[in-house]
Amino acid sequence: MDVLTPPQSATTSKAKSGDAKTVNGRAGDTKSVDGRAVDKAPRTARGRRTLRAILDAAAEEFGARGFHEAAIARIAQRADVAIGSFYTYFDSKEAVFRALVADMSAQVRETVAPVILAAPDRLAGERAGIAAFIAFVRQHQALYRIIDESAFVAEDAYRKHYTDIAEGYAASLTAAFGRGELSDGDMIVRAWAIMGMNVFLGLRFGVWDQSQSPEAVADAAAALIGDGLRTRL
Amino acid sequence: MDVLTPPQSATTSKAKSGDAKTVNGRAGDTKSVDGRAVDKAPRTARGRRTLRAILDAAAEEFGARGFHEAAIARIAQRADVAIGSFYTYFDSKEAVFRALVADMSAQVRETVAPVILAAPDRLAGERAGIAAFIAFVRQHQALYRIIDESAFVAEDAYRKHYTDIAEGYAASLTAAFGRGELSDGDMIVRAWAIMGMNVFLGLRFGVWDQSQSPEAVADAAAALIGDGLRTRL
DNA sequence: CTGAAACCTGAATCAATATTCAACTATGAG
DNA sequence: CTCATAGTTGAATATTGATTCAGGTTTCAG
Repeated sequence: MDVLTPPQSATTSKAKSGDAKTVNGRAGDTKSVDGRAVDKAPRTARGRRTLRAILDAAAEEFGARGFHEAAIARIAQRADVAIGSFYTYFDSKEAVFRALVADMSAQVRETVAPVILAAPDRLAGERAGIAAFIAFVRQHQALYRIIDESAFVAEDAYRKHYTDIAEGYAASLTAAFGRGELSDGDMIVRAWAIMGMNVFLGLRFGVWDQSQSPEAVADAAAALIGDGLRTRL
Repeated sequence: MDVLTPPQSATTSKAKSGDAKTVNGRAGDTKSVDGRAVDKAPRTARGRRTLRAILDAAAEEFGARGFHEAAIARIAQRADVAIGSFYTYFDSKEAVFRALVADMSAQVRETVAPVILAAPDRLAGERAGIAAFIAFVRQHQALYRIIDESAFVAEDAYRKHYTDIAEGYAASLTAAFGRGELSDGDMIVRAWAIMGMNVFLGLRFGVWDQSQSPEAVADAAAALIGDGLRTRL
């Protein structure tokens, strides 16, 4: 599982002069980026390898047992490192979780967005996007669950995830409207509505039941989005 | 908050003859209905009063802090009873939670379904239903959160909640199709799609931001469901 | 090569809380 | 009234698991 590529990070060691206890020559807590404490970034090849192992292990553990049932000790074990090593890279259990959410969030967008853009028009893109999303969810069951649980563990991260997507979506719809592909209407509401559709179809036909092809589901959904349910004479 | 009216229950005392330890003259664990152990049902007016208090307190506590942060001791405190009394009515923390989920689930359906049915046609019903749902969520923020969290605490209850709704929805759509109101298509996919729309619009415009009127949101959403996004010549 | 910075280790600490239980009080049918 | 049943109480138990820390070991720039 290729999760969260550790950034090479430029040793930004600007510790808070105040009560920041110096540990191991490293400054204590500083700001964090996407849940990972900046000054806990690995500095050597070995460190990057370990961080990666911990991240992958955490994704497995959280995906399989959920945030609260997951145990740091088990994450460390899966990663083949000592518990202490975990805390070399993350300040807390919540911190890894946030890192994972941010990563997943980016992965989803990076997977679906290009598919939509590649289509000849927005409506065709919609169909392709839904199919791609369902396929993605099937491939990342455990990880996708992490985003959902973030609603309870890291609400802000959860909101950001969906708000970011919705904004991109609304912008894209507005552009399509400009090209005359779509009718006029509240693009924000439409964006959230379509996003909700996708999520639930992903849950139902990606996670709970994989018997139908993503394309078949996408066809039905895209037809709904394109033309609605009303009988056309 | 009027949550979960305790059923008068006809003292169904059919304890498992086996290892069932008799506590207080009551049989031990028997089957449970919607998360509440049957033979823990209150038998006197005082008991019913206490159960109600615990249920309301639990709804508050779970709603405010989420399942894992919630503490039985705090629920008991809110309800003004001893911890032991909690266990007189519920077998475990998860049991109350399940009871609450089942109750919420029923409440949502009982609130929205009639609104949809009362409309002159399915599409008008859709609009009214969305507005009703958003209004409901606004009125029951904390409780609605409980259903969402059940995905991680009581998956089966969560699945049942949405599956039940989707089935009713699909049946209703099929009936409308029979009346010539809707075009043909996969009613299951449509049901899940529309349900997802509702949930996300409820989250965005019911929980996160209440600045728009439910009706305005419902209008935009119903238009999408009825006629889609495609430009009509 | 060399030593300071990075990393690694895992037992011990510490806090939180779900659940049990034995003793006690209130209720209400007869 | 009366007493069997229902309901109440909260300290004590037991488990669980996040986080700390005092030393070791490894890496790699110079």
